[in-house]
Amino acid sequence: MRRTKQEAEETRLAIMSKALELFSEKGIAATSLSEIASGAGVTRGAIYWHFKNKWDLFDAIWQHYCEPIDRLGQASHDEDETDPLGKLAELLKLILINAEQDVDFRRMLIMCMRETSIWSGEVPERIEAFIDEIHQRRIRTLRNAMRKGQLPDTLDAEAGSLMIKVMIEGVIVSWLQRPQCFSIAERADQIVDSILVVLRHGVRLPGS
Amino acid sequence: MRRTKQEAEETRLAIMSKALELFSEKGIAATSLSEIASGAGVTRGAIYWHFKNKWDLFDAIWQHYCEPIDRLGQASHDEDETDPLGKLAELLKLILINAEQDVDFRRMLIMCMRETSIWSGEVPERIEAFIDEIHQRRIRTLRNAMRKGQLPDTLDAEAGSLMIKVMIEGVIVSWLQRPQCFSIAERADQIVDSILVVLRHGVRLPGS
DNA sequence: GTTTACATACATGCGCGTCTGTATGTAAAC
DNA sequence: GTTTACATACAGACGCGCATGTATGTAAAC
Repeated sequence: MRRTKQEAEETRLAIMSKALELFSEKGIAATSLSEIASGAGVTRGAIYWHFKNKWDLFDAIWQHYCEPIDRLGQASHDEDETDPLGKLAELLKLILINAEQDVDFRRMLIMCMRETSIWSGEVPERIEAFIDEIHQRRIRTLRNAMRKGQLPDTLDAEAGSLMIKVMIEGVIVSWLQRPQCFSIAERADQIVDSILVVLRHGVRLPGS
Repeated sequence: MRRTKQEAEETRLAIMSKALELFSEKGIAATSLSEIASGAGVTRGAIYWHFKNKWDLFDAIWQHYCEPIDRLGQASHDEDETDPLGKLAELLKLILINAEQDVDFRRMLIMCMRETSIWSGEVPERIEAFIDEIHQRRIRTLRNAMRKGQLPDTLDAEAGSLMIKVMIEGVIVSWLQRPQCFSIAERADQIVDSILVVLRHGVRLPGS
């Protein structure tokens, strides 16, 4: 039966929220629409009313939850930025803090890490494009920082970007395995300082 | 129709070999018996003739392919071993070389890494027990090496064992991503030397 | 009265385990 | 050596549960 427009929108958001939760816990492929529906307190019919199929649901989640994450990364790779390294450090701290304290942010992060793992199958295009865009932004930031003398010329920007990714993800994975043992948010400063130390020593890719 | 005993055994081995190949490529859960069967040139009926179910097939694979791997690790953790660190180094080199050059060994390794990844679901008991057994052996070896003055007392054996695992797996994953860019087997000496350097500096777990 | 926002029913495909049928190996009887 | 009886090693079909997408029913909003 028909609901109010507000109720319908609440249903839509509940579906997306539960889907994101389950996608991050089990992966997109291994999550069934039935469990999303029952978790959101509706039936599969409601999902199909609001979304064309599972991938349309994923797209909607992406649009809804990704924009704040995207916005986080805007400032630091601008070429006019006078303190690119400082901005990058702020960004990395914010990512770490949000990873621990913002549930939706964390779930998006985990879903992306899961879907891009070496052991996963085909990476959804949107996720792949996003990860690549973020990687390019980091490269630009690192190059900007090198031009401004903040980082040594011996730094390979691509290697540096990968190193940042690996270290941030490594910390988040470690925390996911034992969340009661330490707090990322409390140690965000230290963690980011460690990354900066590594960058200042210059990083190169094996074989380059 | 009936085959000779030899042919039947060949069918059984073909099924196991193809299953191991696909388990390592896609994971156990995501591999269907149909694709194993067609890959081995038989039907699912033949699989059910030889094995009770998918997990019986997995058990048979484990028994068939795991014994040589198990044998690899026997020597180095014996308490009477006079050069535990040397033996450990030999073992690690052998693992790296076999990872590149022995297809079955590599597939078993990849299957285990895949099934024990943080993103995977429930770990098969046999794999979990095996990984834990190997971990305990490394701990015993490291403690033995410390008693013999080969490694510093500041080394936390458990952390050292985990570090070894992470570094070996990291190298293998990197190689899997770009096998034409470098050879693990050729660099086995260097890689193992790097691990020994880290161990000699002493390793502790975060928070300990 | 029409449209909407669902719930429910239906159709289809996939994967698994079970069952049946078939051709052939093998050993024993003749 | 030939024939027979039985067992074996499969191929292929069946039934079931699960998941997805589509069609239809229903009550309430508009």
